[in-house]
This record gives sequence, structure tokens and C-alpha cells, in this order.
Amino acid sequence: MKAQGNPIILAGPTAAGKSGIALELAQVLDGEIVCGDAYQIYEGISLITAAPSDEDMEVVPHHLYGVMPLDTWSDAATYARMSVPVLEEILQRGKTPIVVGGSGLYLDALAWGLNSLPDVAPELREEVGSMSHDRQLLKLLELDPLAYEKIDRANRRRVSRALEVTLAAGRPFSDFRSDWNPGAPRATPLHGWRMPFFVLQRDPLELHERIDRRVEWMFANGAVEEVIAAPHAGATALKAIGFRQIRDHLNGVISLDEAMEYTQRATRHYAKRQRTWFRNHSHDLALDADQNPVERILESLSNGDFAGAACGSGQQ
RNA sequence: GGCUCAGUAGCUCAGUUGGUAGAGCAGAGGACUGAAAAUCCUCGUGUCGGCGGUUCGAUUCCGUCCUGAGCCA
Repeated sequence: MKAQGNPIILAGPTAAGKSGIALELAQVLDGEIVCGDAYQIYEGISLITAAPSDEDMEVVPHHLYGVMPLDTWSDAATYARMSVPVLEEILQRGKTPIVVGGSGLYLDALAWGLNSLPDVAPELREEVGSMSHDRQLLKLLELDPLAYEKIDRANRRRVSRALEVTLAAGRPFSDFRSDWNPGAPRATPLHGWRMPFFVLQRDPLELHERIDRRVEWMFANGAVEEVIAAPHAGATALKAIGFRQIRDHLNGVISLDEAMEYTQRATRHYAKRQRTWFRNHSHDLALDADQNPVERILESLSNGDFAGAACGSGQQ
């Protein structure tokens, strides 16, 4: 028997103040917070990923933070699959799950669903990865001309992925893409939920200021030690901002000050990409961090703005 | 004091056999359907250190001065 209610999503760029607002919201709504972030789910890097503090976790139950071993591969589909039972369980208990995070693709996977694609074996991924970009393109043109036409061909990641899936499925990647191919099955929101999708915004200059201060704080409070303690980080976790910079410092390539400066810079770049993503991807309501976002969220929820869209058909 | 090398975009540097110059990074904007804190795309006029000279034309050659680095005294 399916539980009543829908989870809420609170997204937005890093350092916009999501965690604090989620905490307030959870207390008002009798909710529980669920990680919606690609890196905060990893174990052992809570500091450099700016995951919620232990104190925050005592105020309101938090889920899916620090649960994934550092050497484990992760991706959007994995995240969506593992978060469903967590959300379901919270709803079962009559609480409201509040998914908080900044990973646009992960959140979209949860909110709108992903097309159903075959898994790609690591060996196959490696095989495709070892091919030159030109060879991948040639192969893709041969096996999936539609994908070849539609895809960002300069982006090696995209080309590799299309080729991987084509090879793994034994038929073209484009067959699975409902946005390119009207015949393909549409993605459906997981579990038929229709989750109100809020985006928290903040003035870019203010955001940059907050990022700089937060990174300074991380470095003053054990960021280097955290990286030293994580020698076993795998391909996915290794990409957390700060990881490479601190390792470069530990290897004597750059100074500590440089490591911090580069981390600040990389985080600003990241925030910019997030702003672009959230501005242009489907969400329900954008809120300014300076204009009572909690009140506005509560207001829009109680107005029943999302009631009519429930159960599976929700899009846009 | 003498000699040598350097002085070009916010930074690091390329280059122009003399026809006023271009990369990376930074910065700005954008894209994104299973690595997404990833990956990719677009955007480059700056007294080419100052002043003189030669030349149709100098950032490029010559002189001189300034600044920095190194070597010799």
C-alpha cells in the first residue's frame, strides 16, 4: 500500500543556504531531510562537500548522507534507485521527506525519471574509454547516426556514453531517448510521485562571497586531514571539489594557499554551472534566499499548487 | 661600473624574416537524460616598458633611458 503524500525537493547552487532552510522547513512540516547531492552521499568527505553538521542532524533526522563507501562508483540512476525506498519509508511513517541538494541531474532523475537504459559493464566502459575520440565518433556514426547528429560531438563524455549504451544494448542509444525519438518510452517520475521542486537562488556576488568564506573555513577545520584520511577514494568520489587541489598540495605541486584559492575558484565555477542548470531546467518555483523562502514554500504548498499534478504525469 | 638576457591581454608566455599580435589560465555567458562537484561550447584592441632615429610603414631594426634577473668586476 502506497504511502500518502509526496516528497519535496529543495535544489540550488552550492552555498546558497539550502541546508539551513531545509532545517527550518523540516521543523515546520514535521519533515525529514534526504541527501540530494552526488558527493555528500559519500562516506568520509563530509567536510569538503559541506554536508550538514552533526548538530543539524540531531535537530532533524537526515538520510543518505555519508552512506556510500568512497571507492564505490555512483551515478544518477543508482542515486534515484537507492533514494526511493528511503523516501517511501519516511512517507510510511507519516513524515514529509525533503530532498536537499545541488546535483541537477540526480534531482531530475528523481523528480522526472530517467529513460530506461541497459547497464554498461565496467569492462565495456573501459574498452570504449580506451578508444580515441575520433574512433568513437566514427563508430557512433556507423551504429547510431541519429545520436551522432544530436549529440554534442565535442564532448567526449557524451560520445562515450552513447557508444557504450549502443554496444551494451545491441541497438542504438537514440532508440532510448524519448526527447530525440517520439517512439521511445517516456521517462516517468519514480514511484509515480509528483514532487514539488523548489530552487533557492542567491545573488551571484553574494554567493561567491559565501563560497570563499566557506572554503576558508573548511581549510581551517580539517579539510586537508580529511583528504589524507581518504587514500582509497574511487573514480567518482575523487572528483569532489577540493580533493584534487589538496592532493596536489600534499604532493608538493602547489602551496596550501594555492590549494585553497583553487578550491574556491573551482567552487565558484561549479556554482555558475548550477545556476545555469536550475534556471533552465524544469522546476516549480524559484525563491530568493533573501525573501523569506521558507514562508513562500509553505505558502505555495498550502495553496495546493501541486495537488493537481500528482501521480505520474507531472512534467514541466 | 661592464656584459648578457628579459619587459607583449588581469596572470604565465608565444609570435611578428618590418605591414599595429595570439594561446593557456583568470573573467563573462551558455549547454547538459546513468562519472554531473563531471564533461563540453562561445566570447580576446592590448600606449607589444618610455623617448628618439632609420623606413612609405617599427611591437619587430638602431640609439638611449627606465625596470627586473643573472654573470663579471
